[in-house]
Amino acid sequence: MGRGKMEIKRIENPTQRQSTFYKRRDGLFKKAKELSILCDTNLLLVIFSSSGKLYEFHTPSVPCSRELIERYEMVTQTKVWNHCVDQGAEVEKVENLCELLEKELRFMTIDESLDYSLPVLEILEQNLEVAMNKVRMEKNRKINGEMGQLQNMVNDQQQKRYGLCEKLANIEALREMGVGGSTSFNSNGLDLKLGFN
Amino acid sequence: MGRGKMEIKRIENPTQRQSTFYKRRDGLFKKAKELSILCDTNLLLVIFSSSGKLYEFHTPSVPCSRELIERYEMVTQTKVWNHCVDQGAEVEKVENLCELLEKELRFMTIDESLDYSLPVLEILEQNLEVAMNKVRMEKNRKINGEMGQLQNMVNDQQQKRYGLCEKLANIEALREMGVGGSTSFNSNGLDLKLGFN
DNA sequence: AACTATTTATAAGA
DNA sequence: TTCTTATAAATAGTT
Repeated sequence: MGRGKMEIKRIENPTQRQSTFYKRRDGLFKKAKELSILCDTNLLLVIFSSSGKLYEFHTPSVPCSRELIERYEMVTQTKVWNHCVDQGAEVEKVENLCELLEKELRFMTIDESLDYSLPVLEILEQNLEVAMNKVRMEKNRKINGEMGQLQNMVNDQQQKRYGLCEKLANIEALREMGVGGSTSFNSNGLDLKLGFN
Repeated sequence: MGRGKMEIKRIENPTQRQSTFYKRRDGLFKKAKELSILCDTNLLLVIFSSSGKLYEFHTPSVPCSRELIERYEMVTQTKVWNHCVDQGAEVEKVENLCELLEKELRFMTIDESLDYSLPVLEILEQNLEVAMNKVRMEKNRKINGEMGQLQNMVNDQQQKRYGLCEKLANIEALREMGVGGSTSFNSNGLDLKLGFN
């Protein structure tokens, strides 16, 4: 739409790019709002402008993106903004895995409408514990690996700009908390205890 | 755009609403993609359809919405999307159920041949913990129930023949170990602690 | 799912 | 930036 046909590829001229950004951003928000109203649909649209501003639209029942993203960053210690790691492929891998795992997983969760016998529950519990251990071992491996990487980066001159010191400290704290190096069952940093209420 | 001018308010006719939803959803995604390419911009678009499906577009450097949202839900214990079933179609219900189940099950085990990122592992870990809590709660319920029954039987004259005293003692011991009665999250008898190695 | 008459978005120009 | 306007693109109503 416009005076000429437009090829969809990165606009190299910065002035034109900026101008197009404004127009199309506004158009996108308008259409998002219309869709949500016309079709009674919940949606969330977040645009990260290249100048660092965040524009967003979200329907009332969806938490605003800032909330989602801040939570995400806090818990994962991953900066959505600076840190540009492509996890898309990885998530896709996990997705593909899903099919194969489904069978195995059927025996790992509780269906609230069913009644389980004690022996079955004990089996479920043990299965979960094994799975949990695997996950925690993997997490531990990952934390140690990531710490090594960060250590290297700390030696780099860009450390302050990316706030890596803080990130490293956090991860180190996590590790201090007990994600140690043991690999034996049920003792790889996790102390599971049944306590009294 | 179209044969007639359209007032922007909820379309009451479900058929028309659905049709419009498809068309505008596709249009919105197309425009989102175009903006991200033309203006070299990061963005995230998530649409929650009324039938409970989630459609999304995100540029590579933005974490996918599922990750953000699941993390948010996990941490805040708030469901972003409470599946509002508007059409009574039985088939759709079952479909949604399957999808939910799949979603729940997707992140629960480790495939040794894959490499997971820390955020993904955290999600796995938390999912397992939730599942574990369910199992333990159920086990607890069962133990208490069974104990009640046994208690009655102990008052019965057949107690000795069936060795119930011993069985009761065992179950009571299990219960003493801390499978208490609280129903609040993460404190239903389970005390998770990270310890030092 | 397709088709088009129209409306709407927007590229280029001011 | 912001407005105007010629034109491309999206889509409402229809089949």
